[in-house]
Amino acid sequence: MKEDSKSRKTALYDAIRQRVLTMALRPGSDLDETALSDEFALSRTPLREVFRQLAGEGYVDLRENRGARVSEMSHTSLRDFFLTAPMIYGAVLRLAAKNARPDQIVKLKAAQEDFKASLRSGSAEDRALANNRFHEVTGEMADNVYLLPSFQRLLIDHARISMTFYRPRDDRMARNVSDASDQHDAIIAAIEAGDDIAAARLADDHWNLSRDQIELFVMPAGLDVPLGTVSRQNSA
Amino acid sequence: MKEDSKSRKTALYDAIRQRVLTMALRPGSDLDETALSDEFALSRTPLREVFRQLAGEGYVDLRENRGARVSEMSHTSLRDFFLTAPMIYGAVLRLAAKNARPDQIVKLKAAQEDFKASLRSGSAEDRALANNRFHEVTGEMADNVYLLPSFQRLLIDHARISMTFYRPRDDRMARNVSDASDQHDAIIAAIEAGDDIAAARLADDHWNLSRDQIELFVMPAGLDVPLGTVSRQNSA
DNA sequence: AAAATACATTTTGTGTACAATTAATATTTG
DNA sequence: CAAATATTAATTGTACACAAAATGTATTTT
Repeated sequence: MKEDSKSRKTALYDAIRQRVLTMALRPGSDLDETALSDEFALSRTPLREVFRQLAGEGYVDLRENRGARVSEMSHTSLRDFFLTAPMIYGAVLRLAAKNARPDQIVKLKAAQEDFKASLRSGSAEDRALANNRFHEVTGEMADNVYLLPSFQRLLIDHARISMTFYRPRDDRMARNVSDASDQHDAIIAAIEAGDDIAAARLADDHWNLSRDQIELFVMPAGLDVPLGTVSRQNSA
Repeated sequence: MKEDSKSRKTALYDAIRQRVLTMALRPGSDLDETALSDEFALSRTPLREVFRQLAGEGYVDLRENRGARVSEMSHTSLRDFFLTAPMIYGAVLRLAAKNARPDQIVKLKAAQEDFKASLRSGSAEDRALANNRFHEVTGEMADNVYLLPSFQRLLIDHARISMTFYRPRDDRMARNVSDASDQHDAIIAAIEAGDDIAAARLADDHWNLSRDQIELFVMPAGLDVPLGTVSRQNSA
């Protein structure tokens, strides 16, 4: 029953990945080699290999002689995010609609069921991870080696952004979240129908929702605004 | 004067990178850990870390218990390439035109001078590397963390594709190559003028040239066709 | 007491030994 | 002789020990 080193290594990889996505590890925080090698019963050699891989995939940053930290989310990259995401995700869904195999559609539906379950009972963390998984499957469907690297980097910050701007007992968020679920359903339908035009349009919708959702918090306007900070109204 | 391990490590990284780009290391070929650790006077520990990083960046593929090989260039990925490249590169040049700093423009011009020099006297390898460098600088200018991962993966195969389809004593290629140089000049001008529309259009032109150039060899029609393989003519 | 220096501690990087896995070769068996 | 199995060699993965570098603390100096 004792786990072999291979599974401990993938466990480490998955754990760091999850912790970054859910912000359990905050952007910019240090990764302690000795602490992690204790936790996962691995020596530092395989541990550091995993660090390098995670660095290549954009989860962490490696600094010469100064260890690894969780990759930053600067303010400029939030702008870049909403500039880049619609383009990449549009291309991904277009290709997904064209290329999706039946077994992948099954997988996507399963991911969506998990997402719905996380909406009902799960934590914000579960929801972010389930949503991440859903999009990841669409990436697999697109099956384009040149598109996926950027797409996966986008998904990292998508998860972290939604964790950042999520506030549990907020009605607006609850509505947005169920909208997202509806959009997932629509995406599945478009992919299943092979309708790449519709899929591309849904990608745009999905990011518009995401952006609006965040703008509600970045520039709040309404009853729960702290004081006289009624700077900007949501245009339209 | 003896090199420290840090520089040997970056030397290893640069060398593998170059060899992959120039096809000195063919796609699919194995990387011998012991041979490379001899060549660069590094133990296998830092060597394998470099492998992981290169894997994350798309230069090599890592297989469990079966070492590293140079990443493949399948036939389907050639299709994917010409599907994805115009979109990504268009976005990159658009952003580059908007964001380029003066010092970066100096760098880009220097890269272009190197490219021209490689056209006159250099080998196909030098030309591919110089061209790669030129585009890499445009990527730096774009300065978008979400776009660059895909862009850099495209550049890898761009270099390898041009190495694949280059034939030294071929007039058509010579013409295309000087066209490419002219396009570089036009790209520099557009970026310097901050003209993002023009830059985006030039990106399209650049890939169209690239595609045409390759189609000449993939579906050749003319005197140097081996035998009765006159399958498809270049449709205008 | 502040700045500068020296020292100790912690953290990061590399080399080497050994374990585990895979590939290659020889041997057996039908 | 071909297929299957056993044996050997080569390669890959991990652990540990030590070297190098960075960080933190104490000491000296002014």
